[in-house]
Amino acid sequence: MLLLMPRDLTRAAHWFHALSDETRLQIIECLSDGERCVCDLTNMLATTQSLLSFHLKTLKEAGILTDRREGRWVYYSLSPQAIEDLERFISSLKPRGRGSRVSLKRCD
Amino acid sequence: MLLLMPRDLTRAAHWFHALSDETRLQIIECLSDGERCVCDLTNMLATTQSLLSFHLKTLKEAGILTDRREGRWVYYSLSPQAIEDLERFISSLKPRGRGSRVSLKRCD
DNA sequence: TTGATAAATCAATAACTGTTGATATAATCA
DNA sequence: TGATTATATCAACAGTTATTGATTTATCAA
Repeated sequence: MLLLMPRDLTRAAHWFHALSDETRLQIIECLSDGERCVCDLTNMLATTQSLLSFHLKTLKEAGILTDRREGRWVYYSLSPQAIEDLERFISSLKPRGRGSRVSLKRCD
Repeated sequence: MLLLMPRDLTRAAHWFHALSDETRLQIIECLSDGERCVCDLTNMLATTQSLLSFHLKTLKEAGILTDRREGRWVYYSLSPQAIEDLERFISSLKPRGRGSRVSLKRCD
């Protein structure tokens, strides 16, 4: 079995929930070009300001985005660390050990 | 910007939704050792049979699991293709192009 | 056939999430 | 100061998802 602690799974579940919305994935696509202020994103994506704010908050709370204020503007950007962690987590899910039906290891 | 079509984002959102539940992540962890029948999973995980069945269906419909019946037992296993697709998608989200604030490319 | 076991489905409900429109906060400028 | 712009928050509602317990289907064995 994996060596992940329960909290890792909890964290991963939060990541995936944050990524489970198409608008939020669009936000991430936009941000993969670099940081953007909210007003740019509002123009780019077909949402209202308050809804965008909600989605940004969801992504930020999952640790996928970071923000910084500069005067009147707030800039959001992707957390490279989060994406790396995600990649690593997904890799860890890959099927391993072809002999599972022989060894019959227990999950718990 | 990425070259993903809207449907790809839709598909990805479905994947992530399927992965956004801790019990389902536990199922996947179990299956990363190889295929398992439902009754094994019922013993391994602290859920009821009907709830497990619901979660398995959710993962299967997202294309993450496949199943096959053998007599009275149904064996579930991870779809290696799905995990690869997921990895590739996550990689595509990585921040690129540091000069974003110079080029100011549009998202849409 | 009957009985037992494995798994899926169904109906009802609880819990959660996304969406909307209105309001609040924060920074800037005249 | 007051007006303006950018963003966040709030309350309410709609739609979706998770959970439970009961029922059903499928397979096998006696």
